[in-house]
Amino acid sequence: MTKTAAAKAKPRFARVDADLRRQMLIEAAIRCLAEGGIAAFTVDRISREANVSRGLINHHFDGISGLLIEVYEAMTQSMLAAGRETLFFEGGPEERLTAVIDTMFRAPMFSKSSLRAWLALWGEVATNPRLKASHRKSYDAYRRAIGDALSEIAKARKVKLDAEALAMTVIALIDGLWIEWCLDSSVVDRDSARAAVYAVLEARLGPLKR
Amino acid sequence: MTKTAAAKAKPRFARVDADLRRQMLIEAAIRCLAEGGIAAFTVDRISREANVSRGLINHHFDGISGLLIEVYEAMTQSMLAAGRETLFFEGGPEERLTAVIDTMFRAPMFSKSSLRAWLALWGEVATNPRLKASHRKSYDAYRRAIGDALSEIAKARKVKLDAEALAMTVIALIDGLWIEWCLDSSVVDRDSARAAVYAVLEARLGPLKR
DNA sequence: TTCCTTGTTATACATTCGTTCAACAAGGAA
DNA sequence: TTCCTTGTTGAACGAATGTATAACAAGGAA
Repeated sequence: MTKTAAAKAKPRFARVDADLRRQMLIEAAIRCLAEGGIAAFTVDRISREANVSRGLINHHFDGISGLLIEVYEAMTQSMLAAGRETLFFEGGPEERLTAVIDTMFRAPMFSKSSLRAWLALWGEVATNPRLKASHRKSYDAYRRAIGDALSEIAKARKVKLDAEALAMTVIALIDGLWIEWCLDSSVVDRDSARAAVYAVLEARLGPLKR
Repeated sequence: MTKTAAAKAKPRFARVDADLRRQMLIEAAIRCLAEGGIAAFTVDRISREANVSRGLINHHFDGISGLLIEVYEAMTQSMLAAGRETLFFEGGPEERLTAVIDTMFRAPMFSKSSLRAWLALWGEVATNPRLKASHRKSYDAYRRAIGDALSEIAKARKVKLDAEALAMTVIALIDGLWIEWCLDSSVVDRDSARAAVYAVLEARLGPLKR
């Protein structure tokens, strides 16, 4: 088997549609983020993780910082998408609310790799204005979805309630429980975290179907 | 004025006691963390921030990663110290509980710079085993302080309560509110965040002195 | 087959990173 | 004053960073 024969038999690389390749690179970047935090978000590691050459990142993205933006937007998209099937769920506000909450305590959201990646990104959001803008927009949608459901439930049950404030509380609680579990799994697990959220809600709204 | 005369008049640097210098470097590192996240945690930036030469960090610490450890421990120490005067506060469990909570919504804890630094560190805790161990220890103390107070209050009021679970909830909620405020101050402020914590507690325990 | 578009590689480059180390000098001790 | 300890500097080093660019080649179009 000569060198040229081998070269003919097996192409040195496979061409991939640009959009697909971008997606592959974004996914590889998220894996790096989950494994090594923001320190692992480098051209070398990401391109190696994606099994492509270093140069390809700059071909498909606006540099490494451009990739970071797109990674953040991809993650918020997939979070909202995970909730979307539940956000526009057929059924009353109670079903919608519990569906959204349960989504946050189930894979793919509730997983070490995903939450580690989020944790790494939050540290950058505080500093990076573009990430901050993206964060604000997606959290508004998130907060509104929960707030609307809470508002409807409270109205139906004739409970006086600041739905926006409680939505903020629920989201903060979920984020905080994610962190506790991510940094020290010995003090929380999936079920107790989920139960904590429902305990807070039921203390205000009364029993919820779940 | 000759060169030597000037040199005699103004020493090129001032010698500082080792412990004090270490503290100065740690504080400079925290300032960098708050300004630029973990990406700004470099020898160059920190030594410039502290107005010393690059070499000094390796003289006083076990490399840049050693400094990171000590920065984390210094921050947890100062958090616990901020609460300590309230942790061993004279008075009943109710006063102790409200004192600890209020500490978390008052400077120096509740400030953009402090919380940005925490956010940057959390992203590293998930990856770094030594940071993780340090985190676990300090949060145990934190959780126990709140849990004990909650337990005493519940007992006095004859309220059935899982104090440990509620302590976890309170801490997660505080962390989550910190994040929301840090990443988007338009949706929360100090007072509404603090109010959210008390609302959760009072829904279980009844009215609290505050 | 012969093109030609464009996804892909590989190298080179200037910076910046963390660490090491010899030399320096501040400031107290004698 | 004269030591001497040790906090401090500054340069040097290799490794790693992100970017730019020329050469390559895969795979469809003609």
